[in-house]
Amino acid sequence: MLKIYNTLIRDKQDFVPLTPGKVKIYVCGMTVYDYCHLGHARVLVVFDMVVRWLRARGFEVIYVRNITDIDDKIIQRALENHEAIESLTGRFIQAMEQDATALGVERPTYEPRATHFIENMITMIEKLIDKSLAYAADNGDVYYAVHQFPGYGKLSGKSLDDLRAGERVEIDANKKDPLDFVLWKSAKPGEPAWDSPWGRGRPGWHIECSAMGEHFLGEQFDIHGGGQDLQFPHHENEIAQSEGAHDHPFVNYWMHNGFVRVDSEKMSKSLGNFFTVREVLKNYQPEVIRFFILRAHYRSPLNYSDQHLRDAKLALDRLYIALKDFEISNNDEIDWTNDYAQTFMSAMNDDFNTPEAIAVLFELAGTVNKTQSNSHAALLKQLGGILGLLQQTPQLYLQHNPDESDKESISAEQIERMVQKRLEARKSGQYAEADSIRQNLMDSGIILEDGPQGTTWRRN
RNA sequence: GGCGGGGUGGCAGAGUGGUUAUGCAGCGGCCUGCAAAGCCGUCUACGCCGGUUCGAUUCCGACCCCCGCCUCCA
Repeated sequence: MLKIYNTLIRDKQDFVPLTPGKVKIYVCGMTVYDYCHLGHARVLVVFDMVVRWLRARGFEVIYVRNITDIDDKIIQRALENHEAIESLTGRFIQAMEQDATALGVERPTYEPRATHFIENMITMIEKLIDKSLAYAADNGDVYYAVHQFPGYGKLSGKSLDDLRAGERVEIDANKKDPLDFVLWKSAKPGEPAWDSPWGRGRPGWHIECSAMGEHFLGEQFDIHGGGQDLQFPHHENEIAQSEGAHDHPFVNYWMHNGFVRVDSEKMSKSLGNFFTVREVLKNYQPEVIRFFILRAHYRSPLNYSDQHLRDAKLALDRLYIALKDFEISNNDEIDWTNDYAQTFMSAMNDDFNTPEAIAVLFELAGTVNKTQSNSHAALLKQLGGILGLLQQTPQLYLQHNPDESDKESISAEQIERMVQKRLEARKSGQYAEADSIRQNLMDSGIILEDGPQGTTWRRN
């Protein structure tokens, strides 16, 4: 039985879908005005893993991950760049797709863009106004009247009183209550705008997820995910909007992944301590990043440093080295009665405990190294595949050069030549010469291994 | 200030009321021309103080420290 930690009740719960055999899941995606950093990568990879596991368990999954392509930051960035908004968002949507693909993230079933669902949002806002849960202010903004919704704060564990006691609530003369949040923003001259019953304007951030979630998954669905920082106010506000509009529960299981940290601080745009995916990809291949992310539990903080990534790389090397000498066909079914497979499954069923699942992979690798058993090697690759790992040809992985453009790096052809040269030296017993060649290669980050089948090499 | 999550061996990172997590790094050995990889063996743990218990890293309480949300943020 799959158990999921539900933020709503702050505990693990048996997962029971609304419709047997089917899962509807919505995840808050990116706001596209800049490149994805490792924090974004974590959301992409974590929920890709979740969906892969649900499918491996036999569920038919509909996975929606939205794209926020209109908001204040986008408008501002476009202005700074002297670039049209569509051009800016188009560029970064493409960049995001590239990063996601590199990280082995499968395409969601739907990837709706906010600007394509303005009508749905307007309809929903009208409904909220009809029900007195929202009101239009004199300036053309529409606000959600937070005190009209009894459950407000249930996801984040906050009460309206607590929130009011906080010192950082903005004061806005147009709001009846400082905690009311905007559903529709009137446009200033020059800003992108759509027609609405309240004049030209654009949607507030939160309404897009309520509207698009309903459009693709219905008024109620199984799982809603996102980064921990979205718990409040974003997801709290989604609940207020959707449950306010529909008068019944919105989402059954709320999942939030932990932050990526740098020096014990949250990696974020505002702190400026972020590393973009493409930046890190210059030094490590994408699977290393994916492995690094999955090696920690999704709810735990994940500390980023070059050393940690290096550590992850060496660990992943071990798995690929175990698979190196095997020909494995991809089409066999996993034998779930196998002890390793069973342990792997219980780990994954326990709120997606990937660190424990990965530990099983290492135990399997040990067995493969000891026994040279083809069936264990195949199982290792299959179980790795469920996590989106170990699907490359071992040799390609081990010899892969992350940054081809780096002039310092040595090409495969050059390496092969050196290996041949060393082989001849060894044949004639010139070990000092052979060792010197090997040392030179080592200095270029190439490790040589003499085996019964000849000499192989890999990148350190 | 309010609410919430944590403190595990050199590092990363799971987990458990009593039995090896796992990986990297270290040390000894086997293998190797020498290495590398692999294999065998091995050393560093559960923030602090009390309590419950036959027994606690694991449960309870206090304390110290870290982090997050309360404003845009994955």
